[in-house]
Amino acid sequence: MTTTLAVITAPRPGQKGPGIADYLRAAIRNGRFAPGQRLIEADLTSELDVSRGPVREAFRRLAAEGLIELVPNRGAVVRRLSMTEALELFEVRTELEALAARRSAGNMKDPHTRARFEREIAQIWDDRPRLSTSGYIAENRRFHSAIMTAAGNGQLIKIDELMQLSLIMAQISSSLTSDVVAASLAEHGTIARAILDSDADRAETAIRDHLSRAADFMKSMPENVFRHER
Amino acid sequence: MTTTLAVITAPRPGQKGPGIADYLRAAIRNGRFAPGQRLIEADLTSELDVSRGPVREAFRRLAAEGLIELVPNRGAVVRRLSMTEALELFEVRTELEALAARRSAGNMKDPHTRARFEREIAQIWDDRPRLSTSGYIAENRRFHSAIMTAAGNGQLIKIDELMQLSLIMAQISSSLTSDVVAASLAEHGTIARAILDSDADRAETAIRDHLSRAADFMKSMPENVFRHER
DNA sequence: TTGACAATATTGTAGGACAATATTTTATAA
DNA sequence: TTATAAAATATTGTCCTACAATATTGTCAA
Repeated sequence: MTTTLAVITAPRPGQKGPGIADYLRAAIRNGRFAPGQRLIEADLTSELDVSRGPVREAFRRLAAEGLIELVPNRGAVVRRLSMTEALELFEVRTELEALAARRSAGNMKDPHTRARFEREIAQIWDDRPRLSTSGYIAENRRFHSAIMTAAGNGQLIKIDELMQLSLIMAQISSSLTSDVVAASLAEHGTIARAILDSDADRAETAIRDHLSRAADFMKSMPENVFRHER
Repeated sequence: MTTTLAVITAPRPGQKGPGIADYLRAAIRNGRFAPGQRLIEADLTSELDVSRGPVREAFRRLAAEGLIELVPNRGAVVRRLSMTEALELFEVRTELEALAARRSAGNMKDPHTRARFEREIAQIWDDRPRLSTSGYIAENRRFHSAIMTAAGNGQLIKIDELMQLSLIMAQISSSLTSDVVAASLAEHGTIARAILDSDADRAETAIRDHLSRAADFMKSMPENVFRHER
């Protein structure tokens, strides 16, 4: 299980900040840096062999994305969502995804958009149970982002990336059971079929149901998964 | 008309980045830095009497907010939206504002929320014509942000701040006519009344109409207001 | 005027330094 | 022993200088 993550090794001149941000993003996503963990500048400068400047820049970037928090004189901490925050994000995300589903369904008459969408979601038709939780998480992200892309609204894509789906998934991943995953995958199928049928109303309803069920699941989770409400 | 903006003068120890970011934000909003203008690190270090570090940090912050763009080896440029980008942002914003209007209407039964909302929008009941375009822009921002606040979803507020309403307004401000402003203010009244009546459906319809009209107005504007589509 | 080249300007990064603040450890008193 | 206070240490926020990489501007010849 040698996760070849340390391969940043592409120090093309100029612009190390984004590379470091990518590295940290991936590390947070795959759990190497857990929610709540503190990120020490000095450790990262030696680990990545860069100076403090680029590291701090990467911090700013990730903080703006909401992936980490910057506490004055305490530096960067991997963000940990409270239940309230997670539910609020879900509420907002529901509207954005509903919009995306509607628009995607409307765009399925364009052959290019349709072909790309079909290609990007192809794997959801695989009926076999998923091997790992992380595999499902990655597939889930790809599915939702395929809908965003098919919607054809560039700003929507950018804003959706700020919705911290990755953080939520990282926090709840340990509680995912195979039946929950299976149910979610089935719902993906329903959504995809509605979009491919160019049925905007059905697509919107399906994705709202999907997110509503996901929110219910989250509410049922043990409290210690989330940050304590202040 | 001495806009006393250069008053940053609160160099409390630690955390200059935010202060500089605030300064630049305000300067962009009020037009001192125009869309497309380049921001030179050296100029700002001498103007604000700080070193390059904090200035660069402020740049990262604003870039993440979408207010400026960072071009490798060319630094920071005040972002200029294309018509497509502006319309896409409007489409997304419409969904977020619709959600906010619904939730706000539902929250009007809570006396505290209601009182605060009434206080924050009080000035829209003033029937006299507005003195200046910038006054209307500020009032418009306050109105929309009051709805966001009353919705009671913290994440929604944060995401709405990334919607670049300020950039759009800065770009179209020169084309605003007094009748357009008057019409917009009348629509604000309709929205506010629906919310205060706790009528979620009416509030949502009213705000969708409002934004739809604003989008139409934008489409009718001269092309040179926007960045050329790539 | 145009193109190639040199000069200049600007950014990206490194590394050292130091004050301000947080955190941890140690010493002291109850 | 436990709790509190003080000292020691760690970490961040900022400044400074320096230099390479890249971009922009200016100059000169064809």
